[in-house]
Parts: sequence; C-alpha cells; structure tokens
Amino acid sequence: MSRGAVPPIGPPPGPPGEDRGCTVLHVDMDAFYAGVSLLARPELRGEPVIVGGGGTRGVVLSATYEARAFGVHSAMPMMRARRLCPQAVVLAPDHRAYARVSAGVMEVFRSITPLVEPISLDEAFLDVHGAARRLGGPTQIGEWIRATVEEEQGVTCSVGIASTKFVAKLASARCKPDGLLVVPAHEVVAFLHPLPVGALWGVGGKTEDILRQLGLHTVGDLAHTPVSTLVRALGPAAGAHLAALAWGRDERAVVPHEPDKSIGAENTFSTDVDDPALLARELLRLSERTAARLRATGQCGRTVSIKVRFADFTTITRSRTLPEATDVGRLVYDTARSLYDALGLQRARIRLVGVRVEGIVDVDRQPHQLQLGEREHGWRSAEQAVDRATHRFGSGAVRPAALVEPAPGEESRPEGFTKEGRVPKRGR
DNA sequence: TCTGGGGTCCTTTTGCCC
DNA sequence: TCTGGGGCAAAAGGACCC
Repeated sequence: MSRGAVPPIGPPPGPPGEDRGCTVLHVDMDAFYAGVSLLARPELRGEPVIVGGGGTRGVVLSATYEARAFGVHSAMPMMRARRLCPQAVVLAPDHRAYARVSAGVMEVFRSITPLVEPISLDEAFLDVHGAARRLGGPTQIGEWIRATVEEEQGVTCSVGIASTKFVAKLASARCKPDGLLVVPAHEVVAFLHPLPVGALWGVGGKTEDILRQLGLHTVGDLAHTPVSTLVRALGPAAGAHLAALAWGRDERAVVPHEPDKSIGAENTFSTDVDDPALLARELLRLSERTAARLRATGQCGRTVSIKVRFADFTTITRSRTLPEATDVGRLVYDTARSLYDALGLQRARIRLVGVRVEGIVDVDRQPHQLQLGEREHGWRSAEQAVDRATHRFGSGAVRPAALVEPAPGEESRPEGFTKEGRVPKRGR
C-alpha cells in the first residue's frame, strides 16, 4: 500500500467554518466504467469512448465526457449512441476491473471512517462526524479523498458535502466532473429551490410528468405546494417524502451495511425466443446462477419469483413462497419452472426471462426442518460439490447436463473449454 | 429511438381467516 | 346459513436508482 497514515491536512480552504455540521460526504466517481476501461487503453484518453454491451440490444454502461458532448449517456441504446457519435470507440465492459478499482476506492473511504455506505460500485456516502477532529474538516477530508483516489486508482471523483445525504448527492452531481462542493446548512433552501424537480432522488420520468401536469417544475414549486396535493397525486409515501426533501429535510442516516433483500439473475435474448425447451434451459441456468450466489454469500430465501418480458416489452412477474427458505438451485428451478408453466403460454415471443429469490435470511439463522424423504438434501450436497469444483476449476466446469447443450449462438463446446481446446487446469 | 442487469421500495389487488 | 368487513400476508405491477 502506497498510502501511509491519513493526512495531516493543511488549513481549510475557503471561508472558515462553512462546512461546520456538514458531515455527510457523497463521493461519486466520474464516468467510472469508462474511466477504468481507459486505464488499460491510455492511448484513448481524450477521445470519445463508449462502454457498453455488444449485441444488437445492448445499452450504454458509461461514456467519456468527450462522448457525452455528442448527447451519449448511460442507459441509452447502443444503436442510438453509435448513431449520435459514430467516431466513438466502443469497448466491452470489464467487470473484474471495475470491481477491483471499486474495492480500492472503498478502502480509501474506510481509512477515513467506518461509516461508509456504498450505493454501487462507483458511489458511496461517508459520515465523517467522528473523523473531523482527528483529520480536519469535511472539506479537507473531501479534498484528501479526491487526491488519494486519483493517485492510487488513476480515476477522478467528485465530492458533495452537506448535512444530509440527499443534498450531498445533489452537490456532487453539481460539481462534476472532478470537483468538490459544500452546501452549508444555511444555504440548503437557496441551493435546492431553483433545481428542476427531476433532480430530486426518486423523481423519474413518470413522476416528473405528473408534477408537470400540476404546474410544478422546480423544487421551489414543490416546496410551496400543500402536502395534501402531493399525497393525492403521488401517494402517501412519495408525496410526504418529496415535500420534506423540497425543504432539505432528510433524516436518513449513513448505514454501513444493509443486508440483501433479494438476489436474482435475468437475461435478454439477442433475438426473441419462442422455443419452450430453450426457455426452460435458460430458466435452469438462471436458477443455478442465483442459487450459487446465495450459497456463496451464506444466504437463502423463501420466495421464488420469475419475470417474463414479451416481444412488445410488456412484463409480468409471478412468485411463490416456499414453506422454507432454500439455496438449492434445483428447488429454485422447479419452482420457477412451475410458475412459468402455469402461465400457459402458447409459443409467445419472449424477450427476457429472469429468476429472483426474495425474503433472504442468513443460512445459519434458518431453522431447517427435516422433511419426509429429504430429497432436497441430496441436491444441496451435490450443488455444494459443484461449488467446490467451480472454485477449483473455474465457472462452468461442472453443470447440469441440460446446460451442456449449446444455446443458440453458442458453439457446441461447454464453457470452460476455451477456443484453443484447452481443458481447464487444476487449481491455482 | 427501441429500450441491460442488478437491485429497492411502494401501491394495489387478491385470497384467506375470523 | 349467508353476508360484510377488518386485518393480514402474499402476489403482482410498476417506478426508480445506478
């Protein structure tokens, strides 16, 4: 580790004391996925670069600011992004690199305070109220984080500092890229009220439409609307929540670790599928993947749900709650399959299927009742053996026979056997 | 312009029990 | 015996976030 003890940091810049009471930091990496991908391709620095799924149906995961200048942004369909910026270099995502850099960045945060709440790979809240005396004020800590992250990981980030989470988040968005912004408590309302309602966390396209029809365009408009009007239009939870946010009120604390509520996997086919055998095989693959993740994290869950998206993008879900929580892929699949069969679809054209397990608890806190026959136990042992083999030989080394058959577009060669025909080697 | 994959949270509907 | 309704949990859908 090149990093020694945290700071000493010099005297605070700017007006002294402006950041007093502003103990929440929101750190947001700038164009994170694109930035990390460029670490391996430094010659592309300064060029428009788009990171996104290949295929015909991918979307933009991230784009450099040079590409954003052409109107490209994340979640945009790749087809459109390429049309907007044909000269952009398109890179496939490298999730391992993102996870590695993210872990390094989170470690920088945790060297400041244990109160780190990761929101995603590229974003986190920090509560520095306990660190301030030791390390200097929030602004100094923010500047130290920015310098250290760039030095150690080669990517830049922006830091928003405020007394509440959501104002800190808006602040980091306002100073992007590569900036830092403090919003002192006495300036919160003046900062918020000119912003468009869509800037608020929780206001997406639909809610924005509803608010616009009420003639509400800015956060200030929202603030001066009776709560009862907002509740009628948006429901009790969202209405009351937005009314509070519009005046800068946000009680949510920085929480270091939130337990999982659900774990799942889904897949959009490269072209719509109506072959029942292929759909069943995909459900099996997704069930196995979901259960393997449950086992890897020592968790199990009681409700299995499936998601089916049709060619016209309409989406349905179906779920069933089991008598007992499980982490057994076979049981997840049997449930998913029975939910799917109950739909009674006659060769409908399907775009996506997904499998999810909800109602998650730690496996050692789940009382296990012995059942007649205990078939499940056999599957569980078998799958744990598969986990061990996967750990040693790599993913796909062992899998259900049904999954060894090629999926469409896949060559007739099991995963784990590479193009060079190499058999996976032991260990390492 | 044709929409990924991982999630969380909220609302409404439905079914069941009393 | 039939009906209404409260309370609850599960199911389903949808908005939203990164």
